[in-house]
Amino acid sequence: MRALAVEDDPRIAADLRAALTSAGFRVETCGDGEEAWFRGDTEDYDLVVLDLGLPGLDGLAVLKRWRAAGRAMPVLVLTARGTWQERVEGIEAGADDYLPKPFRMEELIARARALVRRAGGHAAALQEAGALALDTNRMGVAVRGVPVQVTALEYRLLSYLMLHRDRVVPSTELLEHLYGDDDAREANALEAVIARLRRKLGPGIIATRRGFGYFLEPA
Amino acid sequence: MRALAVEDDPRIAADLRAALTSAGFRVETCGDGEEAWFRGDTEDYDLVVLDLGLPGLDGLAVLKRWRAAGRAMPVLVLTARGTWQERVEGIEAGADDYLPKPFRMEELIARARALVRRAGGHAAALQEAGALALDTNRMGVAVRGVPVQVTALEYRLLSYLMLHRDRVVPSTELLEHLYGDDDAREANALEAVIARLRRKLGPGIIATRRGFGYFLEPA
DNA sequence: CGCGCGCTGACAGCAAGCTGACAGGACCGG
DNA sequence: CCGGTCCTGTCAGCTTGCTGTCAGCGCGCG
Repeated sequence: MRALAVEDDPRIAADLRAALTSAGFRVETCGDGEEAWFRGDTEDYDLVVLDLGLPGLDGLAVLKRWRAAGRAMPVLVLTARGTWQERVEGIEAGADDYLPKPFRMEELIARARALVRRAGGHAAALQEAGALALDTNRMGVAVRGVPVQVTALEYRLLSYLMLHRDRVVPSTELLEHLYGDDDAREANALEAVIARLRRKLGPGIIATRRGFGYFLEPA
Repeated sequence: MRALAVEDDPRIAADLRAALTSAGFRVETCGDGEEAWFRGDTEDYDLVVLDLGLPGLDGLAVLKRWRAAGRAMPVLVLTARGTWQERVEGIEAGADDYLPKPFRMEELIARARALVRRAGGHAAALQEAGALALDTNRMGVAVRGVPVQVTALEYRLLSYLMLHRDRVVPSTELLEHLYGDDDAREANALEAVIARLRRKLGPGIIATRRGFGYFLEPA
């Protein structure tokens, strides 16, 4: 599964890359309209995530050119503010789905999967690390095959740790991801969530590196 | 697999061609009612996608003439603003399925596939998930074999959940599908529909995942 | 040993979702 | 036209259970 993420904001681009990668895609990113058009026209992707606000060539123009040239890969369009006109424009230009910012990565992944499935492919829905497994379609969690019920916040935390399972995630980064820096919470809120999760999941899943942060116990 | 797309708006026609092509159809397009009638009557198609707003002969008239002449290929009807009345007219004229504009290509493809499969006799017109069954021919609903009467809106909701029965569908996505964001509704409207449906269907059919969305209870 | 970071259980506030009531509007039959 | 019926969005109140805060404790580390 090959995906192209077209997004000029480097932070969002990094998030897209990470999320799509964890969903099983081989991801390429690009921040410029001209380059996006060229690559979409010359390469075969199973999915394109396309931001409309682009330097160089506008996203809609890129999409129209692809469709005019007969390129039919599934395209998921992102746009800053989901006005009605933009949406209609997007659909008429040939978008297969459409997501207004700001959005949750979980929703983007869900829709991306649906698109790819419709197009005929099958992407693995399970992400695993050690004894833990996340089902990104059902937003479900299982430990050693046994399903565990977790809340939305808990799921987002696990999903972020899963995304970065190869490193220790600093607590500040987790706080920022869960709440955003505008909405400041006490550091203890995070610890409370971790504690509740550990009680549900049992030992040997979430590990602490004192003074740094948390990570998922590898196999 | 041969498909005929009857659509006078050249942009949408191009999109239809692209989407259907990518779904594996050999596509022919035509933008005029008279010509559509002639081709549908003299050629053999596995699928026809028919827009109702046409120059020349009206789409509904074309469909009626085909059926009167005994042509039985699957026909998927598109129409600009999906009032319930139009839908009934379309079905009485012999349409096999019906899609209001604007729509997602993803959904059109899914429905087109379902139609073709059905015509081939391989898949039943019945879609099932757990105790729930949808009869896509009669727009009927049954729980554990017992028929239940639902309204048009309720049926669309169920049918969308059925289409995506393998994942949790975010509330935002459901709202979009039911209303489109040109016509903004309170989030509570969705909850009201869900509540009414649950009362009709009984427990154990529609499940909530708090903070994410809804899904059909699997078997 | 003492400090400080992290953990935990209790608890209260609050937000998401549910429900019943109501009203506007579409449709239908007279 | 007019009255009845059905559909459906809105509103208000309610329930549920999620989640941030707090206080106190354990434990590793210096």
